[in-house]
Amino acid sequence: MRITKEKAEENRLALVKAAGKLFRERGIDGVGVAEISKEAGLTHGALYAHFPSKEALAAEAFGHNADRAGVHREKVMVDGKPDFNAFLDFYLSTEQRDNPAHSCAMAASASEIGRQDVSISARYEASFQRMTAFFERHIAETKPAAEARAEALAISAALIGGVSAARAVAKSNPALSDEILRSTRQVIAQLTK
Amino acid sequence: MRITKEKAEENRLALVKAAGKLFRERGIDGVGVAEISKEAGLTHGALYAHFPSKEALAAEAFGHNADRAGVHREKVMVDGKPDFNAFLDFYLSTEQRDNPAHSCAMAASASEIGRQDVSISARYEASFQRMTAFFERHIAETKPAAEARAEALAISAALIGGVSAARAVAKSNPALSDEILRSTRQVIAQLTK
DNA sequence: TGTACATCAGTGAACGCGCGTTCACTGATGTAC
DNA sequence: TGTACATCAGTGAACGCGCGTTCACTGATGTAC
Repeated sequence: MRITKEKAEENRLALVKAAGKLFRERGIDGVGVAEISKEAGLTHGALYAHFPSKEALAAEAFGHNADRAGVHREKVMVDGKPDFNAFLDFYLSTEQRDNPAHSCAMAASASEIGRQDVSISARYEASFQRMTAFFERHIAETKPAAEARAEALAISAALIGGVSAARAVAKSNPALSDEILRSTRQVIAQLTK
Repeated sequence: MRITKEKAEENRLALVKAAGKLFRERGIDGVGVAEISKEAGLTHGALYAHFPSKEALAAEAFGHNADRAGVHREKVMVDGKPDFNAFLDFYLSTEQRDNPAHSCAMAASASEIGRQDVSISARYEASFQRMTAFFERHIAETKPAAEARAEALAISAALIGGVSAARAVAKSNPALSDEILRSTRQVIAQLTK
């Protein structure tokens, strides 16, 4: 039952999106190709018509994340441009912490990427570079370039660590989890003021 | 072939250590009970004489990490007491980044813990609290308590994020990976000076 | 201290299960005439 | 535009494999007398 090229392309995108969502939610090792295909409304056989392996799909999924990395920043635009402080508030919010499926892939998969193939590492890096560049541009408005660069990198790492740590302790100590988000936000504000 | 109580206790500890090492290296989902048992010099059947499940062993392994969390800080003692700056240098070193098996479990497993049972979350929290308390004591020597607390929490999160992010991009961009470690270290120094 | 036996840490085969991947097949689409 | 056929996205059964867990069994240890 062959289908139109357009529909096939839609299905391919559905697989990439389903993979991204499920990987963020439960990790790359935590989700099987059967479930990804089902989430995309297909069977697992169809997945192999589009991708040679689960790993190739994972690379594509993280690439898709990188491409739409700006989405989060655009969600919090002020006066028609992405706002630095509003973005930090959003990134370190309890909403983002509690919704891994719809959150930033860099925080959701932080500790797993280092064990994956370089093709996945490269997609992660692209996301990271993009977020860091956004911070760097903002900070460079008021500080020397070298300092802006270092702070931007440290803030990117701090956001990833803040969300990861807040999630890690959320089940056993919700108050501490909230405190981690708040303190990280506060210290970044202090640093960049 | 029953063995002495002492030997059985040794074997139990060997299982906990092997599990901790392999989990840090490849993630909880990435290692099987057969390999953990083999690393401990036993068969998988023996594992179930000591633990009811892989999950229970994982909780014990993270608890063991929490118990010896001070080890890293004691490695870098100055004048008979753990040194704040030397510890930061060590934590954000390329050596720690490149040796997950012997590194801090909080960084190695950051993004996976949120998906695990509360029993594992609780052990992670214990490690986190201990590290944060160490920072808090140091900072409280020169700053108000509330500020010391917030900075200590943010630094803990920043270290976890710094190491995780540095590992994530290490394969595709080693120079960026080094820069993340250096910038994180530098910004923390600036913050606490 | 010596003997008889219960205990139980450890072994290794076996369990059902879900994994990633392959493949023969289907049938509407896309194309050549 | 209409017909004939090749293409190929998608289906679903089947593959070997490794997973976590169970269990009958072993035999030296630990204990009761």
